[in-house]
Amino acid sequence: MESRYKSFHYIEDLSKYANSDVILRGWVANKTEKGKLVFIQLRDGTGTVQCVTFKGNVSEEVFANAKKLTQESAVKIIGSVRADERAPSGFEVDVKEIEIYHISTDYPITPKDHGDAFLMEHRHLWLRSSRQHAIMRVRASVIKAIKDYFDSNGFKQMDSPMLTPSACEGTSTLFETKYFDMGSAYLSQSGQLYAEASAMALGRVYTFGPAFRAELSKTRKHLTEFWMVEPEMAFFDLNDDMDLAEDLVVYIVEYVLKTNRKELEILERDISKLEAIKRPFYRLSYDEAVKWLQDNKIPLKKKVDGKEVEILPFPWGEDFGSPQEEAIMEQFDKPCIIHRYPAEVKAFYMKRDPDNEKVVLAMDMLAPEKGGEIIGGSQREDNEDLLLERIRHENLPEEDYQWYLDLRRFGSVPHSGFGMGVERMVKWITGASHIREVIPFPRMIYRIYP
RNA sequence: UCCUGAGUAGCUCAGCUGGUUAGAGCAUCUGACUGUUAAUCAGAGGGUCGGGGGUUCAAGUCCCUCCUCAGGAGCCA
Repeated sequence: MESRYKSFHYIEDLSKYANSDVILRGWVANKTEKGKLVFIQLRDGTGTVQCVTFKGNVSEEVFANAKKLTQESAVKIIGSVRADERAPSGFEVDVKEIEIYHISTDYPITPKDHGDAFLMEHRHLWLRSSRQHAIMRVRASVIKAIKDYFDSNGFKQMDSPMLTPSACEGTSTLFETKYFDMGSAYLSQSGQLYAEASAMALGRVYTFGPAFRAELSKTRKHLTEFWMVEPEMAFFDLNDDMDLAEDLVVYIVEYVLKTNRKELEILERDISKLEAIKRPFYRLSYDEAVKWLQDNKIPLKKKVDGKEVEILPFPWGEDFGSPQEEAIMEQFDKPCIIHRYPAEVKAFYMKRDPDNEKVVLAMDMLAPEKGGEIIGGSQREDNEDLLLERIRHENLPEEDYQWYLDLRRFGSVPHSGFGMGVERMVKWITGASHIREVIPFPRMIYRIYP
């Protein structure tokens, strides 16, 4: 026997049911009355459609029920689908029966303007509004595109642990938790080191999971809990790594363009900007980028003894901050990869450039339109002695890294990988102004509710 | 953590140099309308002006302090 749910009707499929009856289940997004007419904007998670109740067509009880409906009341509506030029979706439903699941009272989010703080307090309800709904559908597409791309290109998903005995990179601050009688455990800030071990077992792998950073970041592009995909590939050098990063980004953007036209329209996204995202992307070495900053008189802002000072020309060896990255990206309509950063500002596991000992084989991909850093990656140090030297230099607990050093003791090979922030990617593609809008329940420095 | 800014009705805000009973739009409730889609029209209810302390004949308004929130910086995906 066929499962009952398989016969359910959904608003996104309404064009298939023109001139026939459907049973819709959903919530009242809005309602207006005009005498003998009641217009119900019905939302079922797949879309929204206007259901028209005309007093002359239904029983008095059904009409009374229609009038009783409030914003976000839950209903089952039986009606016939009719093409209508006046409807934004092209179709309307003429109501025949209404069954009320629940009448909602005093729904806090009205169709008018609200402030960010208020909406964040009601995030669990805010997700129902059309803009948030559209963003979440794009997010789901981005995640699906990521997995599709890797799964169909020889990669195996191989997830890394969330609970770890120590810091992966040693730099960022970590969330600490008790771990039975074994002291402290930490929530992972990156799955990369474990992904390297996985890559030595399966060749090309990717981890997909949450990452946790206890940094006191308070900006529109930071979360304390975010999702990250991290591919790691044996025998890939930095160039292979950058090529893969470009191919992945192009695939994701194309997939969203193909799948989410309606959502991008609701978000008023300039689609031509996304259609321009084709290979090759721009690439600049750190040296070239520094020269550009110097030529264009972009200073380094730095705090010296508590005072902020501007340093011109931009000194070689300093990491780029948002002002530098934004200045560089203003000239580009496609992402730009900056590679070969000074070793001092980058993580211990990155491989030195054999052509220049001062830099490491690292790369960051910056997105245009103030999308910021969406990818960070590198070729990994594969020499045991050099890696150990770096671990000691950073004062990392050597004993915690023995398993990681084993990867350089037993069949060490050149290998590379990168991390892509899912929310950063969704923020750029949707054009959302704040990263908190692109994850269902954002975790930020001053917010853990709802 | 540092810098800057904000807190007045359920929501978004106005409120002058301190001065009578603190206002508007939306939302809610009642009524009218067969084409609304941020409907319109008529009417009604709705306030510890973030908390505490102070100055003053008089404080939403000035001062002190605490709390909450937002934006930016650094760090990073």
